Amino acid sequence: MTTSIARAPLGEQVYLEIFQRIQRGLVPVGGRLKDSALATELGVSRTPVREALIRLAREGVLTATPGRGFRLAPLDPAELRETGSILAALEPLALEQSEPGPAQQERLTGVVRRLEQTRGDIAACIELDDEFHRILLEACPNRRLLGLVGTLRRSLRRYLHRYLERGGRVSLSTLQHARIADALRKGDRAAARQLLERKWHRGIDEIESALR
Amino acid sequence: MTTSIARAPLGEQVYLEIFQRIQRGLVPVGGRLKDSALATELGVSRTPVREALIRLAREGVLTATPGRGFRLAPLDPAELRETGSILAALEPLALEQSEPGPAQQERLTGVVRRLEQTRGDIAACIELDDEFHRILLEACPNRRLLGLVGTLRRSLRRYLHRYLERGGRVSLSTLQHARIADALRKGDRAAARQLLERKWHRGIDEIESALR
DNA sequence: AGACAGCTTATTGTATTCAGAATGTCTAAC
DNA sequence: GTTAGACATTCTGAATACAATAAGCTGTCT
Repeated sequence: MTTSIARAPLGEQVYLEIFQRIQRGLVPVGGRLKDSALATELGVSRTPVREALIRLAREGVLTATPGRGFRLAPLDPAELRETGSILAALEPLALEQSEPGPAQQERLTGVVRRLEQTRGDIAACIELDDEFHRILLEACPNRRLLGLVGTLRRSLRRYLHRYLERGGRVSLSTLQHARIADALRKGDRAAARQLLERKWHRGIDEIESALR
Repeated sequence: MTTSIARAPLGEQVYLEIFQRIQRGLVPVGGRLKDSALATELGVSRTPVREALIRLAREGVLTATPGRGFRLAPLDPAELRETGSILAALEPLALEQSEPGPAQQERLTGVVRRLEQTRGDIAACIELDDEFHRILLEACPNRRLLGLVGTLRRSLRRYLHRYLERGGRVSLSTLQHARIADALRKGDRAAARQLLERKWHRGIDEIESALR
């Protein structure tokens, strides 16, 4: 079935749909994703499903073993560490290349305020964290860097999800967000940069230890 | 290493083949890549060709406009700058995370020596430069970082190619390689790191100015 | 003569089909 | 009771077929 305005390539839509399902925990860790099943379930053919799965595999969310199909990659502390250390370098880089606008600072503090009010709502928390970083970096003219950061962040999202499920300390994260916003408001981009990097390293340590 | 049982996914082979063709300049800039033509030419069906083209498009080598197929993205100074600045951050990061082995230093100097002997052989020069970086970073345990660096390097290779075609100064590059190898031999990884970063920034500036 | 409209062709995007391979089961033998 | 082997089912990977859409061309009208 095609929606009235179905101008997006099918593979893209399927990609988003499958990704959301994974993020919502609808796919058991290590569970196989059979393209034929997904195809009938989504009402499309196997071809676009296959495209989406291949893309997800290339992004590291799925593991693709030839002949044995795709399965949801288990949460791997190594992935968290490795991808995290990349992001710990790239997000500060993006911030460095950005011109900090005053309108963004406004919105950032708004997001921080809303973050403080999320009481255990995991989905909202993740969404707000994402929005914070999006606003923080949106002024960066390096589009490729932004895209890369986006994919890397997505691949770590389920770790964050798991962390929060297990009673992760949202408040700590909130505090660090506030500090970064503060530094930016004072025009101290170098400080913001350092805080952002530290936030990553701390966050990774914390999430990793919580995964055990 | 390819598994003993030679079962390489067809899409992968096609990807490599098409990529090589692009790199060798066999595809005119802005030229369309028709999957059907490529399929018959390579003796495979359109499906794996399509996979390869989609992947190349995602990596930025091709532009994919819905309904109009794929075409070779023009050399864009912005891409050089953007991707280059990412690599200028990530390669030093990878070096930082590496344990420098003595065997590697040996091979590095070997590559430098061979680099000095390439007299205008562009392909060999690129290949050696690639090998230098591969050896330099191979001890890095962060596999994801290495993969990412590899992809980004590939997407810049045709810029390097163009640069060398237009009489780019290979020697300068060689000197910087030698310096990095030297620093490593002395065990000064911090210096090597800095040299590597500087090499990137210089290289990008140089290539960019030569593109005009 | 130039421009626009309609048709033709070619190419893309998606679906379906085909072949080979892997997994799981059933049976039989130890 | 356990294990090895063969068979059947299912799934993946690739090829082919089909539908929709954009480009190209020709003819006519202004």
